[in-house]
Amino acid sequence: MSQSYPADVIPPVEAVDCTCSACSMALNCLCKNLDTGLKSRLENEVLRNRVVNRGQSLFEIGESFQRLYAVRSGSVKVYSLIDNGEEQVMGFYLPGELLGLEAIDRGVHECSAVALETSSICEVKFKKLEQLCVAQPILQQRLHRIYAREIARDYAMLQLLGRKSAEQRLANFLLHLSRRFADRGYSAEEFNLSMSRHDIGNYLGLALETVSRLLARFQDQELIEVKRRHVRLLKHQALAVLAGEPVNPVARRHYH
Amino acid sequence: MSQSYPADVIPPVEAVDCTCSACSMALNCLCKNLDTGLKSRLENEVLRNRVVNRGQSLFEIGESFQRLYAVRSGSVKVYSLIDNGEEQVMGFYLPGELLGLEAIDRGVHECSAVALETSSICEVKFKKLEQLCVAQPILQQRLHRIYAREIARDYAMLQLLGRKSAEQRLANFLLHLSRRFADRGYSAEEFNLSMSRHDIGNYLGLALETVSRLLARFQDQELIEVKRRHVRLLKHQALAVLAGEPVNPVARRHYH
DNA sequence: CGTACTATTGAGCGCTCTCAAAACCAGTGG
DNA sequence: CCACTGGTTTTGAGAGCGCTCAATAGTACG
Repeated sequence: MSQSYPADVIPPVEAVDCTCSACSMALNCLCKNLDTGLKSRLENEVLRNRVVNRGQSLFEIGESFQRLYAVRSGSVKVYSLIDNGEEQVMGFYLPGELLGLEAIDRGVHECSAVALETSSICEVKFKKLEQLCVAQPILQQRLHRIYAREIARDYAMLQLLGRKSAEQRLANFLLHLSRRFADRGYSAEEFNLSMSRHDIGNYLGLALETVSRLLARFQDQELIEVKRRHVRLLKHQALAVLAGEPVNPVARRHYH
Repeated sequence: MSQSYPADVIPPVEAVDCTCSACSMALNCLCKNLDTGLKSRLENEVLRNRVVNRGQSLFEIGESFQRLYAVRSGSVKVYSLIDNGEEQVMGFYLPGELLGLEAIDRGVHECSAVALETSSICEVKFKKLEQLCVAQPILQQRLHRIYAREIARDYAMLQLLGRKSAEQRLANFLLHLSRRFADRGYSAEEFNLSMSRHDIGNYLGLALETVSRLLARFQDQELIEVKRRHVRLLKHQALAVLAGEPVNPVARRHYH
């Protein structure tokens, strides 16, 4: 599984300093820039580290909600089961992203989460985190921000599923992945998909064959190069056009 | 606009006591069961009441984020603009529901909100609410719950758009509306749609003609009666089957 | 080299969209 | 009272996107 593809060049998880001080995952990292007292309380009482292999689950549907999970390396698939029993992929999570929020409302996980590759996961005890938040406005603000981001993410996804064609969805998916990799210091042009065509299709509301065909078409149009799970984006702009995004980097929609 | 249809039998807004103490909208109401000191601070410093007419907006895309909005009576449509400039309906809000959460992440409204009929709205100053939360764990918990509900709502919607047929979507929509009306003390069988076919279609990712055709089909099948905006649900169970919900009220999926 | 899994490619069909016209409804003004 | 207008909804016809079914190909692994 671990070939020497670009996005895979991460230090082996055993070698990583697992305290939060060493966590570089910017915005989502709760501990960043906290005073040392608070930081060490967080690290000791709230956080815990864990390595999971491909296919192992972090939590399962129906499990009682205890923790949130932050991906430190690797990637995770979150899915729910719909009425007839089949999977519905709700999202893929990359390093620095937080999952498990869906369980807060009812106190029970509505989704399952499995590692798509060997991954390092930071677990956050939610109850304790909430307790700490009471006395720590800064922490509380960060938690708010995490909620808010998740809501914003969901809104974007609703637009995608509600109104866009298969082509737009896939172009969007690739660009979004690319940006997330770039934000994390990986290449924005070249990366590996840790998820199958089936998972991608499921996530985007498409048949896996449609995903495969569209990737082939994008390649014919010389927008990307794709071989199995390895992808290289050749023309971001053109993809953005396909995705239905505003392209002109100057005339971006401006709020206030 | 204000005909004497079942769901319209609400007291005229002027007559309503506008303090939060009088707000009966259960879960979402931040003030419920607070000690009187805190309650009056909330009511005086944080909350404000307002009546809007059909077509008036509560906030617009690009406006800086100051407040959350709770519907007290009437209904509100929330929509964003997609790249080409057309509307994308993100949701319809009934009494007791809270909107504006989408703006928290960036501090700017990503959506616009307009009243679908004359409505009474409770405005919540977000900054002040956050400040009060710092000292008030109970308030903070409620705010968390509000976030969590929104996320859960979005997840359900993602499933709907990603995986379900037009028929399933519309059946789901009707049942969901019905349940929300019922929760608010209105009839679960008979109600008025305050939104157009166009809005419904937009919201569900369908063409307005498809919505119209399906409503006609449901009526042919004697599942509902529909005349313009007035709807009566005749067979909840059968609709639930169409919606793809687990039907057997005993064998409901059980978590823990 | 065989097995299992994943991905590609092809053919045909059906759901839902688009385009178009007609019907319906509420409001306005003669 | 009726005609006119603008908006919404219904209904019809046809086309196309994306699905399903099915066969083939590629890859990993024992």
